[in-house]
Amino acid sequence: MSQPPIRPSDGELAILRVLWSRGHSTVREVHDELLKDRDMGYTTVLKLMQIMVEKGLVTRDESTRTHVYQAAQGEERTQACLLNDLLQKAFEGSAKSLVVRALADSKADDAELDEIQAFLDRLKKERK
Amino acid sequence: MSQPPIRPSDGELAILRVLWSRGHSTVREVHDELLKDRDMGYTTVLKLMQIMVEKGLVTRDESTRTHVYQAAQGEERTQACLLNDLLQKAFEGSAKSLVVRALADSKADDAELDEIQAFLDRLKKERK
DNA sequence: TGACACCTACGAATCTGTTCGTAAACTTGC
DNA sequence: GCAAGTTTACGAACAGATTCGTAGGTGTCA
Repeated sequence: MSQPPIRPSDGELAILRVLWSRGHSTVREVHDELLKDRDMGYTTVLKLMQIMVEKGLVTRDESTRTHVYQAAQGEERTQACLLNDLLQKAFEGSAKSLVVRALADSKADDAELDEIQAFLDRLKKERK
Repeated sequence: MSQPPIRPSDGELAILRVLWSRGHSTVREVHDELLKDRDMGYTTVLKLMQIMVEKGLVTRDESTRTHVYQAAQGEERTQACLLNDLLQKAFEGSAKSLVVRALADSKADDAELDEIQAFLDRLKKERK
């Protein structure tokens, strides 16, 4: 009985990225990580993470004095959610045009293009 | 000297979609179109479009009493902007993983997959 | 024990996006 | 010319996201 995935805001996404890459983390650890990119107060991050608990975006272990947070949804699920949102709102639901646009503007190198090609082949084979 | 493209909000994007598909339009025309999807007041749309003029998202011809609006940026440019934003914020800048995720979750049919494949081929040929 | 550092909770301010009511200006048809 | 309808402008309310200050509790260590 999982809720429909929630679309995180930009700030929430920044925190999720840290949690995905680090795994369980304290507010301080997340804050230190975010500081590398932009300046923001410790309590700002704390507040955001508290809100994210309420929303169900992260879970929190309160068994120790310093709470430990974890992302509630996997990265892929969240990516899929955001991607689908953009797909509906800006590409009329056409995955093809989204992909073509992404490829056209991308700096993907030849190796990456090959990987995409291989993935496409696999996908088509499965469909058979 | 074009400004860096502006990322439209969801409401603004809905209006832009109408302008892209209809071309020059009045507030009433946009409003009528949006009504097909969801209920919203006429002045709500008007206000949004006025704000969009200030932001430079649309241009306005005031030579007639009933102003005529037009999208300031092409659809593709806006799509690219939104896509790039998502790419940075949720895919660590990896176009490959974005594309793979989009394909994996998509309902693209075989014909569309073929088109994507063809596009990939063309892209690789150009790179040579 | 007392000073200091760290942690959480909470409230408030701010900003942006969205919504709509109201008023004033203009157009049209009678 | 006047009433009815249309359009624009503007202000206000509201919601969500973001930011941070402050207060109070807890741990540390000299």
